[in-house]
Amino acid sequence: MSVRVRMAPSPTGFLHIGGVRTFLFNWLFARQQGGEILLRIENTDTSREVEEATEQIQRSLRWLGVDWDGPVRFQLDTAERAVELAHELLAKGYAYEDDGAIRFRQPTDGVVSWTDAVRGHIEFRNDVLKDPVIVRSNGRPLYNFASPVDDILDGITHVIRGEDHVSNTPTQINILQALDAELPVYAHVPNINGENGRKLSKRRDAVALDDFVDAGYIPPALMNFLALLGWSYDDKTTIMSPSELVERFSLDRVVPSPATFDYKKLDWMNGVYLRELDEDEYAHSLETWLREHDIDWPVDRVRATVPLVHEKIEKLSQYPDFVRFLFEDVQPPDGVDGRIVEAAADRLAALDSWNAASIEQALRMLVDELGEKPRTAFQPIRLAVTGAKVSPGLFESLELLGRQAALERLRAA
RNA sequence: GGCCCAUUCGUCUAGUGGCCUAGGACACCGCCCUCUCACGGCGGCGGCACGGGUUCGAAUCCCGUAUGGGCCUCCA
Repeated sequence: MSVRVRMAPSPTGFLHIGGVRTFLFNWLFARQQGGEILLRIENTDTSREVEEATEQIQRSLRWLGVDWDGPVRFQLDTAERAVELAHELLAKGYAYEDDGAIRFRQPTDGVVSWTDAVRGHIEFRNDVLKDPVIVRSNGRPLYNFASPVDDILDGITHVIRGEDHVSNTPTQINILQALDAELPVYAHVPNINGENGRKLSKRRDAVALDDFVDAGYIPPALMNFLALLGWSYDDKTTIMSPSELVERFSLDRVVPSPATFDYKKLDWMNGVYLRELDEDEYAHSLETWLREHDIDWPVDRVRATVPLVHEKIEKLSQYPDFVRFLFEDVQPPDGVDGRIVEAAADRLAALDSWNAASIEQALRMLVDELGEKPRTAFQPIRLAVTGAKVSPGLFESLELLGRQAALERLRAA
Protein backbone atom coordinates (compact mmCIF):
# COMPACT_ATOMS: atom_id res chain seq x y z
CA MET A 1 0.00 0.00 0.00
CA SER A 2 1.38 3.36 -0.89
CA VAL A 3 1.81 6.06 1.69
CA ARG A 4 -0.36 9.13 1.96
CA VAL A 5 0.04 11.80 4.62
CA ARG A 6 -1.37 15.22 5.22
CA MET A 7 -0.36 18.60 6.56
CA ALA A 8 -3.32 19.96 8.47
CA PRO A 9 -2.89 23.54 9.65
CA SER A 10 -5.74 25.58 11.03
CA PRO A 11 -5.95 28.96 9.32
CA THR A 12 -5.79 30.93 12.56
CA GLY A 13 -2.58 32.81 11.85
CA PHE A 14 0.94 32.58 10.53
CA LEU A 15 2.78 29.31 10.36
CA HIS A 16 4.54 28.58 13.63
CA ILE A 17 8.05 27.15 13.39
CA GLY A 18 6.99 24.07 15.35
CA GLY A 19 4.22 23.47 12.87
CA VAL A 20 6.65 23.93 10.02
CA ARG A 21 8.89 21.25 11.52
CA THR A 22 5.93 18.85 11.83
CA PHE A 23 5.00 19.49 8.20
CA LEU A 24 8.59 19.02 7.17
CA PHE A 25 8.60 15.57 8.77
CA ASN A 26 5.42 14.73 6.89
CA TRP A 27 6.97 15.90 3.67
CA LEU A 28 10.28 14.11 4.17
CA PHE A 29 8.44 10.92 5.02
CA ALA A 30 6.11 11.12 2.04
CA ARG A 31 8.88 11.90 -0.42
CA GLN A 32 11.17 9.28 1.08
CA GLN A 33 8.44 6.68 0.68
CA GLY A 34 7.48 7.82 -2.78
CA GLY A 35 4.03 8.58 -1.41
CA GLU A 36 1.66 11.52 -1.52
CA ILE A 37 1.20 14.49 0.76
CA LEU A 38 -1.94 16.61 0.98
CA LEU A 39 -2.40 20.10 2.31
CA ARG A 40 -5.66 20.25 4.22
CA ILE A 41 -6.80 23.45 5.87
CA GLU A 42 -8.75 22.61 9.02
CA ASN A 43 -11.23 25.43 8.98
CA THR A 44 -14.32 24.08 10.71
CA ASP A 45 -14.15 26.85 13.29
CA THR A 46 -14.86 29.79 11.03
CA SER A 47 -14.98 32.18 13.95
CA ARG A 48 -11.24 31.81 14.49
CA GLU A 49 -10.28 31.93 10.84
CA VAL A 50 -7.83 34.61 9.77
CA GLU A 51 -8.30 35.94 6.26
CA GLU A 52 -4.71 35.89 5.08
CA ALA A 53 -3.66 32.70 6.81
CA THR A 54 -4.37 30.18 4.07
CA GLU A 55 -2.31 32.15 1.56
CA GLN A 56 0.47 32.81 3.99
CA ILE A 57 0.75 29.16 5.02
CA GLN A 58 1.19 28.12 1.40
CA ARG A 59 3.71 30.84 0.75
CA SER A 60 5.75 29.81 3.77
CA LEU A 61 5.78 26.14 2.82
CA ARG A 62 6.77 26.96 -0.73
CA TRP A 63 9.57 29.20 0.46
CA LEU A 64 11.01 26.36 2.50
CA GLY A 65 10.75 24.01 -0.44
CA VAL A 66 7.94 21.85 0.92
CA ASP A 67 5.36 21.04 -1.76
CA TRP A 68 2.15 19.01 -1.77
CA ASP A 69 0.11 16.91 -4.15
CA GLY A 70 -3.14 18.05 -5.68
CA PRO A 71 -5.17 21.12 -4.85
CA VAL A 72 -5.44 22.49 -1.33
CA ARG A 73 -8.26 20.78 0.58
CA PHE A 74 -10.56 22.49 3.04
CA GLN A 75 -12.14 20.66 5.92
CA LEU A 76 -15.37 22.57 5.54
CA ASP A 77 -15.84 20.95 2.13
CA THR A 78 -16.47 17.59 3.76
CA ALA A 79 -18.56 18.90 6.65
CA GLU A 80 -21.78 17.57 5.14
CA ARG A 81 -20.37 14.09 4.78
CA ALA A 82 -19.08 14.22 8.35
CA VAL A 83 -22.50 15.15 9.65
CA GLU A 84 -24.02 12.23 7.73
CA LEU A 85 -21.58 9.89 9.40
CA ALA A 86 -22.43 11.40 12.77
CA HIS A 87 -26.07 10.54 12.12
CA GLU A 88 -25.09 6.99 11.29
CA LEU A 89 -23.33 6.78 14.64
CA LEU A 90 -26.48 8.16 16.23
CA ALA A 91 -28.57 5.48 14.55
CA LYS A 92 -26.20 2.75 15.71
CA GLY A 93 -26.13 4.00 19.27
CA TYR A 94 -22.48 5.13 19.11
CA ALA A 95 -23.55 8.71 19.65
CA TYR A 96 -26.31 10.63 21.35
CA GLU A 97 -27.88 14.04 21.26
CA ASP A 98 -27.08 16.54 23.92
CA ASP A 99 -28.52 20.03 23.94
CA GLY A 100 -28.77 20.16 20.15
CA ALA A 101 -25.25 18.85 19.70
CA ILE A 102 -24.15 15.29 19.00
CA ARG A 103 -21.79 13.55 21.36
CA PHE A 104 -19.79 10.44 20.66
CA ARG A 105 -20.33 7.68 23.21
CA GLN A 106 -17.01 6.30 24.42
CA PRO A 107 -16.77 2.62 25.34
CA THR A 108 -17.09 2.28 29.11
CA ASP A 109 -14.57 -0.44 29.77
CA GLY A 110 -11.34 -1.85 28.41
CA VAL A 111 -8.47 0.14 26.92
CA VAL A 112 -7.60 1.81 23.62
CA SER A 113 -4.05 1.42 22.50
CA TRP A 114 -1.86 1.93 19.51
CA THR A 115 1.78 1.57 18.58
CA ASP A 116 3.04 5.04 17.93
CA ALA A 117 5.72 5.15 15.24
CA VAL A 118 7.89 7.39 17.37
CA ARG A 119 6.82 6.63 20.93
CA GLY A 120 5.95 2.95 20.92
CA HIS A 121 3.00 1.43 22.76
CA ILE A 122 0.55 3.91 24.31
CA GLU A 123 -2.72 3.03 25.98
CA PHE A 124 -5.60 4.78 27.70
CA ARG A 125 -8.37 3.35 29.80
CA ASN A 126 -11.69 3.99 28.12
CA ASP A 127 -13.36 5.01 31.36
CA VAL A 128 -11.20 8.13 31.64
CA LEU A 129 -12.23 9.36 28.19
CA LYS A 130 -14.92 12.00 27.97
CA ASP A 131 -17.73 11.86 25.42
CA PRO A 132 -16.70 14.55 22.97
CA VAL A 133 -19.09 16.75 21.06
CA ILE A 134 -18.67 15.74 17.41
CA VAL A 135 -21.28 18.00 15.86
CA ARG A 136 -22.01 21.43 17.27
CA SER A 137 -25.53 22.58 17.88
CA ASN A 138 -25.04 24.85 14.87
CA GLY A 139 -24.62 21.73 12.73
CA ARG A 140 -20.91 21.96 12.14
CA PRO A 141 -18.55 19.06 12.93
CA LEU A 142 -15.68 19.54 15.38
CA TYR A 143 -12.03 18.79 15.05
CA ASN A 144 -11.96 15.49 16.90
CA PHE A 145 -14.54 14.15 14.49
CA ALA A 146 -13.84 16.06 11.30
CA SER A 147 -10.18 15.22 11.36
CA PRO A 148 -10.42 11.41 11.53
CA VAL A 149 -13.32 11.50 9.08
CA ASP A 150 -11.22 13.47 6.62
CA ASP A 151 -8.37 11.06 7.15
CA ILE A 152 -10.70 8.24 6.04
CA LEU A 153 -12.00 10.24 3.09
CA ASP A 154 -8.50 11.22 2.02
CA GLY A 155 -7.10 7.72 2.43
CA ILE A 156 -4.48 8.86 4.91
CA THR A 157 -2.12 6.05 5.91
CA HIS A 158 0.11 7.89 8.38
CA VAL A 159 -0.91 10.64 10.75
CA ILE A 160 2.22 12.54 11.64
CA ARG A 161 1.46 15.41 14.02
CA GLY A 162 2.57 17.21 17.16
CA GLU A 163 2.66 15.50 20.53
CA ASP A 164 -0.13 17.74 21.78
CA HIS A 165 -2.44 15.38 19.89
CA VAL A 166 -1.46 12.28 21.82
CA SER A 167 -4.39 12.61 24.16
CA ASN A 168 -6.83 13.16 21.29
CA THR A 169 -5.73 9.93 19.70
CA PRO A 170 -7.67 7.42 21.84
CA THR A 171 -10.87 9.31 21.12
CA GLN A 172 -10.15 9.43 17.42
CA ILE A 173 -9.35 5.72 17.37
CA ASN A 174 -12.63 4.90 19.10
CA ILE A 175 -14.48 7.03 16.55
CA LEU A 176 -12.71 5.36 13.65
CA GLN A 177 -13.57 1.96 15.08
CA ALA A 178 -17.21 2.88 15.53
CA LEU A 179 -17.13 3.94 11.89
CA ASP A 180 -15.63 0.59 11.02
CA ALA A 181 -12.67 2.31 9.39
CA GLU A 182 -9.09 1.19 9.15
CA LEU A 183 -6.67 2.91 11.49
CA PRO A 184 -3.78 4.93 10.16
CA VAL A 185 -0.31 4.66 11.65
CA TYR A 186 0.17 7.40 14.23
CA ALA A 187 3.44 9.23 14.76
CA HIS A 188 3.53 11.95 17.39
CA VAL A 189 6.56 14.17 17.01
CA PRO A 190 7.97 16.13 19.95
CA ASN A 191 7.45 19.81 20.60
CA ILE A 192 10.04 22.49 20.10
CA ASN A 193 10.93 24.72 23.02
CA GLY A 194 12.43 28.20 23.15
CA GLU A 195 15.79 29.41 24.40
CA ASN A 196 15.26 28.60 28.10
CA GLY A 197 13.72 25.20 27.57
CA ARG A 198 10.27 26.70 27.99
CA LYS A 199 7.60 26.81 25.36
CA LEU A 200 8.46 28.95 22.36
CA SER A 201 7.05 32.36 23.04
CA LYS A 202 6.03 34.90 20.46
CA ARG A 203 7.42 37.64 22.65
CA ARG A 204 10.90 36.22 23.24
CA ASP A 205 11.60 34.00 20.27
CA ALA A 206 11.45 34.12 16.52
CA VAL A 207 8.53 31.78 15.86
CA ALA A 208 6.87 32.78 12.60
CA LEU A 209 8.53 31.44 9.50
CA ASP A 210 8.56 34.99 8.17
CA ASP A 211 10.83 36.00 11.05
CA PHE A 212 13.41 33.58 9.75
CA VAL A 213 13.06 34.83 6.20
CA ASP A 214 13.55 38.37 7.48
CA ALA A 215 16.65 37.45 9.43
CA GLY A 216 18.22 36.22 6.22
CA TYR A 217 18.23 32.47 6.66
CA ILE A 218 18.06 30.51 3.44
CA PRO A 219 15.70 27.60 2.82
CA PRO A 220 18.07 24.60 2.67
CA ALA A 221 19.78 25.76 5.87
CA LEU A 222 16.53 26.13 7.78
CA MET A 223 15.29 22.82 6.43
CA ASN A 224 18.49 21.06 7.49
CA PHE A 225 18.32 22.62 10.93
CA LEU A 226 14.64 21.82 11.46
CA ALA A 227 15.12 18.24 10.30
CA LEU A 228 17.74 17.76 12.99
CA LEU A 229 15.37 18.92 15.70
CA GLY A 230 14.10 15.56 16.85
CA TRP A 231 15.64 13.47 14.10
CA SER A 232 19.15 12.35 13.22
CA TYR A 233 20.68 10.25 10.50
CA ASP A 234 23.57 8.80 12.43
CA ASP A 235 26.13 9.77 15.04
CA LYS A 236 28.12 12.21 12.89
CA THR A 237 26.26 13.63 9.93
CA THR A 238 25.07 17.21 10.36
CA ILE A 239 25.00 18.94 6.99
CA MET A 240 22.43 17.42 4.63
CA SER A 241 20.87 18.90 1.51
CA PRO A 242 17.12 18.61 0.97
CA SER A 243 17.61 15.65 -1.35
CA GLU A 244 19.87 13.91 1.14
CA LEU A 245 17.28 14.47 3.84
CA VAL A 246 14.57 12.97 1.66
CA GLU A 247 16.75 10.01 0.90
CA ARG A 248 17.65 9.38 4.54
CA PHE A 249 14.60 10.33 6.59
CA SER A 250 12.80 7.71 8.63
CA LEU A 251 10.21 7.90 11.38
CA ASP A 252 11.93 5.34 13.54
CA ARG A 253 14.83 7.71 14.05
CA VAL A 254 12.61 10.48 15.36
CA VAL A 255 13.16 10.92 19.09
CA PRO A 256 10.25 11.26 21.52
CA SER A 257 11.65 14.05 23.70
CA PRO A 258 11.16 17.75 23.07
CA ALA A 259 13.99 19.89 21.68
CA THR A 260 15.13 23.40 22.46
CA PHE A 261 15.59 25.73 19.53
CA ASP A 262 19.25 26.76 19.31
CA TYR A 263 19.44 29.95 17.28
CA LYS A 264 23.24 30.01 17.39
CA LYS A 265 23.47 26.64 15.75
CA LEU A 266 21.06 27.79 13.06
CA ASP A 267 23.29 30.83 12.48
CA TRP A 268 26.31 28.62 12.04
CA MET A 269 24.48 26.28 9.72
CA ASN A 270 23.15 29.13 7.61
CA GLY A 271 26.73 30.36 7.24
CA VAL A 272 27.74 26.94 5.99
CA TYR A 273 25.01 27.01 3.34
CA LEU A 274 25.73 30.60 2.39
CA ARG A 275 29.38 29.75 1.81
CA GLU A 276 28.40 26.79 -0.35
CA LEU A 277 26.47 29.03 -2.74
CA ASP A 278 28.25 30.04 -5.93
CA GLU A 279 28.57 33.73 -6.73
CA ASP A 280 25.45 33.95 -8.86
CA GLU A 281 23.28 32.19 -6.32
CA TYR A 282 24.73 34.30 -3.55
CA ALA A 283 24.10 37.52 -5.45
CA HIS A 284 20.59 36.42 -6.20
CA SER A 285 19.81 35.66 -2.55
CA LEU A 286 21.21 39.02 -1.58
CA GLU A 287 19.21 40.90 -4.19
CA THR A 288 16.00 39.21 -3.18
CA TRP A 289 16.58 39.94 0.47
CA LEU A 290 17.48 43.58 -0.18
CA ARG A 291 14.45 44.09 -2.37
CA GLU A 292 12.18 42.74 0.34
CA HIS A 293 13.71 45.14 2.80
CA ASP A 294 13.39 48.18 0.54
CA ILE A 295 17.08 48.70 0.09
CA ASP A 296 17.65 49.77 -3.50
CA TRP A 297 21.38 49.65 -3.89
CA PRO A 298 22.56 49.24 -7.50
CA VAL A 299 22.55 45.55 -8.37
CA ASP A 300 25.83 45.54 -10.27
CA ARG A 301 27.59 47.00 -7.28
CA VAL A 302 25.89 44.53 -4.96
CA ARG A 303 27.15 41.78 -7.21
CA ALA A 304 30.64 43.20 -7.04
CA THR A 305 30.62 42.95 -3.25
CA VAL A 306 29.86 39.24 -3.26
CA PRO A 307 33.47 38.05 -3.13
CA LEU A 308 34.12 40.47 -0.25
CA VAL A 309 31.31 39.21 1.98
CA HIS A 310 30.85 35.63 0.88
CA GLU A 311 32.93 34.10 3.66
CA LYS A 312 32.20 36.78 6.22
CA ILE A 313 28.53 36.78 7.13
CA GLU A 314 26.22 34.02 8.26
CA LYS A 315 22.88 35.77 7.81
CA LEU A 316 21.77 37.98 4.94
CA SER A 317 20.59 40.57 7.44
CA GLN A 318 24.22 41.25 8.36
CA TYR A 319 24.98 42.40 4.83
CA PRO A 320 23.84 46.04 4.82
CA ASP A 321 25.88 47.13 7.83
CA PHE A 322 28.90 45.24 6.62
CA VAL A 323 29.17 46.94 3.23
CA ARG A 324 27.26 50.17 3.80
CA PHE A 325 30.48 52.18 3.28
CA LEU A 326 30.49 51.10 -0.35
CA PHE A 327 27.06 52.58 -0.96
CA GLU A 328 26.81 55.52 1.38
CA ASP A 329 29.04 58.20 2.89
CA VAL A 330 30.81 57.35 6.08
CA GLN A 331 31.62 59.26 9.22
CA PRO A 332 35.07 58.19 10.39
CA PRO A 333 35.55 58.36 14.14
CA ASP A 334 37.84 60.94 15.76
CA GLY A 335 41.40 60.14 16.69
CA VAL A 336 42.46 58.36 13.52
CA ASP A 337 46.24 58.30 13.15
CA GLY A 338 46.68 61.10 10.59
CA ARG A 339 50.30 60.35 9.83
CA ILE A 340 49.62 56.91 8.39
CA VAL A 341 46.44 57.91 6.65
CA GLU A 342 48.06 60.84 4.89
CA ALA A 343 51.03 58.80 3.78
CA ALA A 344 48.68 56.15 2.50
CA ALA A 345 46.74 58.71 0.52
CA ASP A 346 49.96 59.95 -1.12
CA ARG A 347 51.07 56.47 -2.07
CA LEU A 348 47.70 55.47 -3.43
CA ALA A 349 47.39 58.68 -5.41
CA ALA A 350 50.59 57.78 -7.20
CA LEU A 351 49.43 54.32 -8.19
CA ASP A 352 49.35 53.47 -11.92
CA SER A 353 46.63 50.89 -11.76
CA TRP A 354 43.86 50.68 -9.19
CA ASN A 355 43.39 47.12 -8.11
CA ALA A 356 43.59 45.14 -4.90
CA ALA A 357 46.98 43.64 -5.70
CA SER A 358 48.70 46.93 -6.48
CA ILE A 359 47.02 48.63 -3.53
CA GLU A 360 48.21 45.91 -1.21
CA GLN A 361 51.73 46.09 -2.57
CA ALA A 362 51.93 49.85 -2.14
CA LEU A 363 50.48 49.85 1.36
CA ARG A 364 52.66 47.01 2.57
CA MET A 365 55.70 48.78 1.28
CA LEU A 366 54.66 51.94 3.08
CA VAL A 367 54.06 50.12 6.33
CA ASP A 368 57.45 48.53 6.04
CA GLU A 369 59.15 51.88 5.46
CA LEU A 370 57.39 53.41 8.43
CA GLY A 371 58.56 50.54 10.57
CA GLU A 372 54.99 49.70 11.55
CA LYS A 373 53.28 46.38 11.95
CA PRO A 374 50.59 45.66 9.36
CA ARG A 375 48.17 44.96 12.16
CA THR A 376 48.47 48.42 13.67
CA ALA A 377 49.03 50.38 10.50
CA PHE A 378 46.08 49.11 8.49
CA GLN A 379 43.54 49.79 11.17
CA PRO A 380 43.57 53.62 10.84
CA ILE A 381 43.19 53.23 7.10
CA ARG A 382 40.26 50.91 7.58
CA LEU A 383 38.66 53.38 9.96
CA ALA A 384 39.09 56.25 7.54
CA VAL A 385 37.78 54.37 4.55
CA THR A 386 34.99 52.24 6.01
CA GLY A 387 34.19 54.17 9.16
CA ALA A 388 34.26 50.92 11.11
CA LYS A 389 36.66 48.68 12.98
CA VAL A 390 35.33 45.63 11.20
CA SER A 391 35.05 45.43 7.44
CA PRO A 392 35.66 43.24 4.41
CA GLY A 393 39.24 42.89 3.24
CA LEU A 394 40.88 46.31 3.11
CA PHE A 395 42.53 46.13 -0.30
CA GLU A 396 39.50 44.69 -2.04
CA SER A 397 37.35 47.30 -0.35
CA LEU A 398 39.59 50.11 -1.57
CA GLU A 399 39.53 48.74 -5.09
CA LEU A 400 35.79 48.57 -5.16
CA LEU A 401 35.34 51.97 -3.57
CA GLY A 402 37.32 53.51 -6.41
CA ARG A 403 40.36 55.76 -6.34
CA GLN A 404 38.56 59.05 -6.06
CA ALA A 405 36.29 58.16 -3.17
CA ALA A 406 39.10 56.34 -1.40
CA LEU A 407 41.43 59.32 -1.56
CA GLU A 408 38.71 61.72 -0.47
CA ARG A 409 38.01 59.64 2.60
CA LEU A 410 41.67 59.29 3.47
CA ARG A 411 42.26 63.00 3.16
CA ALA A 412 39.14 63.86 5.13
CA ALA A 413 40.05 61.70 8.08
C1' G B 1 -6.55 17.51 40.49
C1' G B 2 -7.05 13.21 36.67
C1' C B 3 -4.93 10.83 32.42
C1' C B 4 -0.80 10.60 29.05
C1' C B 5 4.22 11.68 27.49
C1' A B 6 9.29 12.86 28.22
C1' U B 7 14.32 13.07 30.98
C1' U B 8 22.48 11.48 27.90
C1' C B 9 27.61 17.57 27.92
C1' G B 10 24.78 24.77 28.26
C1' U B 11 22.05 23.14 23.30
C1' C B 12 20.87 19.36 19.23
C1' U B 13 21.98 14.38 19.36
C1' A B 14 24.70 8.96 18.88
C1' G B 15 23.81 4.92 22.02
C1' U B 16 18.38 -0.71 21.83
C1' G B 17 22.82 -5.14 28.11
C1' G B 18 29.34 -6.00 27.33
C1' C B 19 32.44 -2.31 21.23
C1' C B 20 31.27 3.45 26.48
C1' U B 21 37.63 5.31 30.60
C1' A B 22 29.74 7.62 26.74
C1' G B 23 30.94 9.40 20.20
C1' G B 24 29.71 13.81 16.89
C1' A B 25 27.94 18.90 16.06
C1' C B 26 26.77 24.02 17.90
C1' A B 27 28.19 27.25 21.82
C1' C B 28 32.27 28.45 25.09
C1' C B 29 37.82 28.73 26.19
C1' G B 30 43.03 28.44 24.37
C1' C B 31 46.65 28.15 20.38
C1' C B 32 47.82 28.57 15.02
C1' C B 33 46.66 31.25 10.39
C1' U B 34 45.86 36.58 9.70
C1' C B 35 45.05 43.83 7.55
C1' U B 36 39.94 43.87 11.17
C1' C B 37 36.03 40.35 11.17
C1' A B 38 35.11 35.78 9.49
C1' C B 39 36.75 31.09 7.31
C1' G B 40 40.10 27.09 8.19
C1' G B 41 43.41 23.92 11.43
C1' C B 42 44.69 21.96 16.32
C1' G B 43 43.51 21.33 21.43
C1' G B 44 40.45 21.94 25.89
C1' C B 45 36.06 22.33 29.09
C1' G B 46 31.60 19.65 29.75
C1' G B 47 26.74 14.85 30.38
C1' C B 48 23.82 9.32 31.36
C1' A B 49 18.00 13.69 36.85
C1' C B 50 17.82 10.86 41.68
C1' G B 51 16.88 6.22 44.52
C1' G B 52 16.01 1.19 44.48
C1' G B 53 15.98 -3.41 41.92
C1' U B 54 17.04 -7.40 37.72
C1' U B 55 21.89 -9.23 35.78
C1' C B 56 28.38 -11.94 35.88
C1' G B 57 27.68 -6.98 33.67
C1' A B 58 23.02 -1.19 32.79
C1' A B 59 23.08 5.18 29.82
C1' U B 60 20.47 0.91 27.84
C1' C B 61 15.45 -3.56 31.27
C1' C B 62 11.79 -2.97 35.75
C1' C B 63 9.75 -0.01 39.93
C1' G B 64 9.51 4.50 42.61
C1' U B 65 10.71 9.77 43.25
C1' A B 66 11.77 14.45 41.16
C1' U B 67 11.50 17.80 37.24
C1' G B 68 9.49 19.44 32.52
C1' G B 69 5.53 19.09 29.00
C1' G B 70 0.66 17.83 26.73
C1' C B 71 -4.61 17.12 27.10
C1' C B 72 -8.94 17.30 30.11
C1' U B 73 -13.36 23.54 24.97
C1' C B 74 -20.05 22.98 21.17
C1' C B 75 -10.64 25.34 19.72
C1' A B 76 -7.44 22.92 16.36
